[in-house]
Amino acid sequence: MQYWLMKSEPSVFGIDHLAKCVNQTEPWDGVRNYQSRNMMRDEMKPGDQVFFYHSNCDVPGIVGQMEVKSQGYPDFTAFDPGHRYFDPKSDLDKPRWFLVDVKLKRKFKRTIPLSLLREQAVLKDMKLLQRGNRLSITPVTKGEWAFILTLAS
DNA sequence: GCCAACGTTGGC
DNA sequence: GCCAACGTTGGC
Repeated sequence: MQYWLMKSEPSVFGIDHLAKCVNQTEPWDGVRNYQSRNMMRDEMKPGDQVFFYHSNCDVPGIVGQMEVKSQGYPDFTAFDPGHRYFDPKSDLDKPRWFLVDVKLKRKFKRTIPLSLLREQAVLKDMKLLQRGNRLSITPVTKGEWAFILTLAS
């Protein structure tokens, strides 16, 4: 079992959106970056644990926990010309983009702010915190996961 | 294959 | 809104 962090802009799809989805489960669509795609297509497995991160907002940070509920499969939004995530270069025969289903497990009482994460010496190697990191999906180590949970209570 | 130009991300 | 950092595109 592996640990991950997935970013989303709360004005587009935040943790409260996921909470209202049927069975609190939803396909994580719209990722259009090859490294992140590869992680969803090749590495993420059902049962993997995920931090939900809010980016591009007043207080960027980790807002809850999710669980991966599917293998990677093609991102169907790329096939729909009317969809905002449409990509004419992806087709059914050779899909370019992939996603996984995620289920909300827990919304934290308070956001764990990015600024607080940056203050933690033990998190200095965390992928999220590396200079220039823009990946919307990053792996989290078991130690990082456990430590961050202690910040969530 | 190089690399300039351009687009996007995302914190501040 | 600014801008640093990075990814992608496409001419050559």
